[in-house]
Amino acid sequence: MKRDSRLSGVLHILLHMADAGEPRTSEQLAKAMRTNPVVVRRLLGGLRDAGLVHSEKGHGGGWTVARNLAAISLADIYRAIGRPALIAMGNRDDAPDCLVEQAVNAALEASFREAEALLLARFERVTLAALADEFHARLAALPTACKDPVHG
Amino acid sequence: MKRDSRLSGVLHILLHMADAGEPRTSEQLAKAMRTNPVVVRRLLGGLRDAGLVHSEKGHGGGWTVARNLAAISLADIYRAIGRPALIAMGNRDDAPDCLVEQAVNAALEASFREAEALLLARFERVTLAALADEFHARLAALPTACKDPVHG
DNA sequence: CCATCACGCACTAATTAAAGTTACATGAAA
DNA sequence: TTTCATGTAACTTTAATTAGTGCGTGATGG
Repeated sequence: MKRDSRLSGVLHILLHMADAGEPRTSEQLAKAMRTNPVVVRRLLGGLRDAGLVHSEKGHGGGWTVARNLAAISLADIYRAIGRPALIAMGNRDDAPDCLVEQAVNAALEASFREAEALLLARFERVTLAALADEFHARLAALPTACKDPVHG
Repeated sequence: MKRDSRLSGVLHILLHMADAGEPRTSEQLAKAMRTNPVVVRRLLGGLRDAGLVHSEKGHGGGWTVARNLAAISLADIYRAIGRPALIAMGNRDDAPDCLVEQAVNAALEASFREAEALLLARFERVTLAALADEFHARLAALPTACKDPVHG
């Protein structure tokens, strides 16, 4: 099954925005992501509704991060993009009246819910500031000659 | 994204097989699963290669469980069906040369690997025998009047 | 030894989720 | 008032999975 890359994508966008310091347009962000401006708007729309980013129309407009990076956790972002499934497996929903199926599903569900809780707990504790720090550490580790690693 | 139901499905099949005590054909199992015989064969093919089930052609042929139920763990089955992804999220593989993307991916990967390890550890400890017990407990909890809950 | 049964495999069709595209409305700035 | 940028909706394209069909192979039993 295909894995959802929305969380990864939105984090990528957010760090680029934060790094810029001034409003970035959907088009600029799309170029960095090698995707389409409308896709960027769709991704960020949920974050705007959640108050994590701000968008401005017209000349000089674009997207900005609305809070301090340390005040935004991965869990905030996860919720803002609509809490997509974390676990790749689910139950067959055919034959839910079969007791065998019910026993199987109950056993699997318990494990899956536990793993989800673990992930969410970790997401609560990781902030955008921490990700930005990791990025800057990687940048510092680079030879000085080639420090334009941020595309776009 | 769509959730993979192969593990759930194959467990359903295995418990039906175990419950029957004699060889079940793909067609019988498919009827219980409300699916196609070929789907059943595909699901069980990996388990046969792993030695978990046995298949026999011709008259009186069909599928049987090859080991004691207590000697088959969910992890055995998970591996036999090809270790499908447990986590529904992945990395965008565009722009892997971007340090921002790398930092994001590294942070997410760590969490995902931890959740996967948790799930696998649980799968190691759950046997088919345990699932069968849970099924029989559910059966016993039913009013005596309606004890044909196993379809097919 | 031939009819039947059941699995094995390769190929095709159908479904579906995600992404991209286009078009146009809205509002802000120069 | 022209240009720029977001907001949203509708539509198309694309990619991947899954289901299904047909035929080959081997085993059974009359």
